[in-house]
Amino acid sequence: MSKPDTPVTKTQATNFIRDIIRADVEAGKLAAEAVVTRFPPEPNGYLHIGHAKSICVNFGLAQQFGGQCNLRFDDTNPSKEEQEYVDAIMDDVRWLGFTWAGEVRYASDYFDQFYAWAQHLIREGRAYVCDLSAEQASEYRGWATSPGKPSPYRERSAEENLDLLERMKHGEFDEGAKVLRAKIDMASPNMNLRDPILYRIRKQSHHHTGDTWCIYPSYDFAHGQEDAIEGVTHSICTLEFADHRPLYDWFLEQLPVPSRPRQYEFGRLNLDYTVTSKRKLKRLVDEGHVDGWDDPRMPTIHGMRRRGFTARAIRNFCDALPVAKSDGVVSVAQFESAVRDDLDRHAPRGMAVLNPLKVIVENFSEDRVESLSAARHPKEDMGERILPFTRELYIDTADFTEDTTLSRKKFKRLVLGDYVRLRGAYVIKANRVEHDVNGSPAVLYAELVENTVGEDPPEGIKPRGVIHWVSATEGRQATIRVYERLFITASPDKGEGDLLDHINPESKRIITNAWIEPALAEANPESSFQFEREGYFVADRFDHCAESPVFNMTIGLRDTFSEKPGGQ
RNA sequence: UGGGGCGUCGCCAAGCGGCAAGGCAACGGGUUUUGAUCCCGUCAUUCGGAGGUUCGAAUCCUCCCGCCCCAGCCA
Repeated sequence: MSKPDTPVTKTQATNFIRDIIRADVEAGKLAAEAVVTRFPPEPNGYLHIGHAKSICVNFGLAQQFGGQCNLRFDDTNPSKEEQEYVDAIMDDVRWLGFTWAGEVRYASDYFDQFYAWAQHLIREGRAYVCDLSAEQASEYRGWATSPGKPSPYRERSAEENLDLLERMKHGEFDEGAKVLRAKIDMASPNMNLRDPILYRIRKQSHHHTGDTWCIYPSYDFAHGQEDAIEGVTHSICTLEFADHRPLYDWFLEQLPVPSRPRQYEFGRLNLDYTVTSKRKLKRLVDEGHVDGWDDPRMPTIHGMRRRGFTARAIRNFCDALPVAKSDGVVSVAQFESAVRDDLDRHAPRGMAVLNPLKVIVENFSEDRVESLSAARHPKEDMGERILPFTRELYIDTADFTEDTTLSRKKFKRLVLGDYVRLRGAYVIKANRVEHDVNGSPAVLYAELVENTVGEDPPEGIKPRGVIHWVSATEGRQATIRVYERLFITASPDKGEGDLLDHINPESKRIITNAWIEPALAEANPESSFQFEREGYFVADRFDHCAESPVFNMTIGLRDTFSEKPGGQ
């Protein structure tokens, strides 16, 4: 994997966790190389942009201190988890450019240890098997403002508890019939401490352990211990787990764990116009509102990849965001800015005509093909590509108008009787236009000005502007998928009404009669280009091939013109 | 009306008692064979509110207001 470029941030984003680790190192609590973090996804869906931030924080911190970061699947709930997600998540982390320490870990690899620790708690009088139903337990738990009351099973003997737990493990009881709970404090103002559940019965096959278990540990009874087993020093999670920290610490204090990790919470990343909830994303997929988890409109890492958002752009974006304790909503414009910034520098240029209008250059002979050469990038040294120029060309319909009243400043494109430069080629003049049955321009007849390739036109000829073009005979027809934001509302999650009410009905448009210059057809799948004057596009990683080119629009060029009054 | 977290420019945010960084967006202007990029400039007399301490407060104290999270045998 190539080394990530240095972030573009001028000042390093603040990160209070980094400061804490640095202080720990300086205080001699641990060596910098001993810093261990982990990224602990539950394999119950595909990773999204919010996870990307967490990945960058965890792997980034480990990198900065020369420590290590583990990838660990928090697979404690077989009813929601699948191997498909495990595979996709590993793929995503690798694609983002990170390498986890050693083998992939699974919480389920530690199930034997967790079971032994549960027995330990029972022996210490710190846990008991409870027969209350879920509804009853909820009642007993009390309300936020009123204390709960003890379960009638709270004082069972250690022997009985041990026996019951063993029988739960052997599948003697139905799902929901019994749970193992910690004996903490039913009056705690922190609901998480009102005798939380340690084990519940789930007679389901697990993607990693098969049918070995029919009881599964809860998140709370697993997470801190997983960290301790792996020697994680700084366990970083999102804000909603702050209330769980006392419980996290409680288990680590009660159990003979091999190390003492500390939990720190930061605000998760939210983007406007974007939904980041596995449940909602899954719904979009399951109900067919998008074409799968890797639909380019999805904020999943798989989707962003297919869209052409580069791993480097995603990393730069995440690294530029502060790690703080507030959870705000970042504007997608900021993300898009990071994408354009990266693609502008790294994407070779090419020309593609999305809405073709035929142009016949009357003073260029029919059978002639002039091989022009054009730089692949205006600033970076990426070499040149061959650009064939012929008598018949395509330009974009938007680059020609029959309205002759527009000033040169307002319309820097082609107008009858005036000149325009064809990018990387000649200056041409439009002479006349033929219309189709609807009265729309069908064919434009033009003439080129000799000796204007790489040269200024003679005195007196002032092109209105520069437009892009493709040879009609040497160019290739291509399919281009144009995407816009999936949601029209800034906060589609929020407020009343259904998520679907906020879907943009025009978020996907497929253009099948686009024309691209020949060099673009040869693009490798998943390579990005700037189609000049249009935007950034990526050759689809699955559907593109030289014989049948398919590009996905990543994002348009920044446009400071068309939105303005008087613009078009 | 319990507990936890947070409130500084439209958005994300620095700041930790000495007189409001930066990024995104926006708006002017310059360069340009991409109306892109790049470059230059403008953009909070004010820090949720009200009191108080101090020569001096966004930073300390008090009270108030607002937003988010917690009552899954989800993570």
